[in-house]
Amino acid sequence: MTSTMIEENPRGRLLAAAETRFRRFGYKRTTIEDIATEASTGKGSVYLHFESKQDVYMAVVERSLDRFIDSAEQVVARPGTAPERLRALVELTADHYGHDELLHSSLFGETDLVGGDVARMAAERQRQRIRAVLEDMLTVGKSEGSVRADIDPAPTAAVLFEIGWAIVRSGLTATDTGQLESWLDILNDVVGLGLLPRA
Amino acid sequence: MTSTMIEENPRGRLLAAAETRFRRFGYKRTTIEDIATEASTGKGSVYLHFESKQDVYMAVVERSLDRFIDSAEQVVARPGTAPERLRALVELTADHYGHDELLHSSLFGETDLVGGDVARMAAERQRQRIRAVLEDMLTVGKSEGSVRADIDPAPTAAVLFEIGWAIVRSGLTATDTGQLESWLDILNDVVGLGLLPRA
DNA sequence: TGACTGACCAGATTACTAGTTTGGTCAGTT
DNA sequence: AACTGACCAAACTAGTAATCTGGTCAGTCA
Repeated sequence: MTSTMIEENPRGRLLAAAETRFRRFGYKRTTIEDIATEASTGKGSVYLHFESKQDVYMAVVERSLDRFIDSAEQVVARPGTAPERLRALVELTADHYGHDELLHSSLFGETDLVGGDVARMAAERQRQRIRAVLEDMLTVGKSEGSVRADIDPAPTAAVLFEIGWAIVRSGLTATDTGQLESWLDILNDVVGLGLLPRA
Repeated sequence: MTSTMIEENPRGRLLAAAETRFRRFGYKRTTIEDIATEASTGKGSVYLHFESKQDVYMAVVERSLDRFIDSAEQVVARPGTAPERLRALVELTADHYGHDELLHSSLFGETDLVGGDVARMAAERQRQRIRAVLEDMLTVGKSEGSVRADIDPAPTAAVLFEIGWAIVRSGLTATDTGQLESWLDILNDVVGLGLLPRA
């Protein structure tokens, strides 16, 4: 785990400290002094490495996101058709966001933990990076022949992101535990094969 | 327009009055006394026809929703394939919600205008009814042969609702005016034909 | 008699204020 | 030169007094 790994460079120490505080108390209830203390340093030193509190937060999110995108890329690189990969990606996303309160709360905009503006910025960043993974997936799929040649990767990735995100959100908020799985089946089916009967 | 039509029965008068106030000032800033005054009646009379303020609001939403569902059903009844109908429905929804602040704000949960609980209830109702239209569309499509026979209408309608709603939301919040149209093209294409190349 | 009303009330909301906290700076220390 | 923590204005919080409002109901009309 990153939090237990001893960070040598000051910036890394601060980031780790910030991450544990943000995770425990959220953005609003964590002060710069908290972070400094957690990192066993002085408050002013934080500003040697970061512009502002927002900047610290965004850096923490980025790091968390890096880890997620890593696993996402691995999942997407596994063999299978594009819909299967999409499904795996959505599943991973749901799992990850279900467990990672930091990403989750900024993406859901829980204003209690994260202020509106900061949450929006963080969410936008996440959106960008996940979209990039999707676009890559479509491009690779086309070259492999598992995605229709006339699909335009960039905008289709945007649409797939919104679709996938809607499913994740429903899955995470639903009381019914099995919903996510069955909806993923349907998503897989509909997005994979379409609604129309095969000619 | 309904608001200018002279309502004869007291309940109708109250509903019309409530609607104009809710539209102008939102749920929170409209008082029962406002509504009574607007309907040229006494405050207590409101409670002869409605249980509570929430009840009034839900009735207004229901009426507004009735009008929307009417046009939705017409749109869906027009000739075309299931994806085309889905597209038309999503387009209609975006248009309607773009113009109807009442439905819009409760579905978007703008806590400034509508309290959290009430908005959630109203949103749930809307979800139910739109889902019913979608389910019907799929069932009809199956019997017509324009939808794959192995599609299960109920859960598929649920998923399509989430998907469509995600696209509407993006379309309504996006700064780019043309986005909705191009995304609908993609939705039409992907949901209609699927991502996989035809065998 | 029964449809209707508005004075009334408890609980919620607001407006205001005084006191506290906190992001960010910078003169001074190590 | 790297670092620190006292310091400050601006933002936030807690407390409270005053106001408002959903809902009731005893009484008034028609």
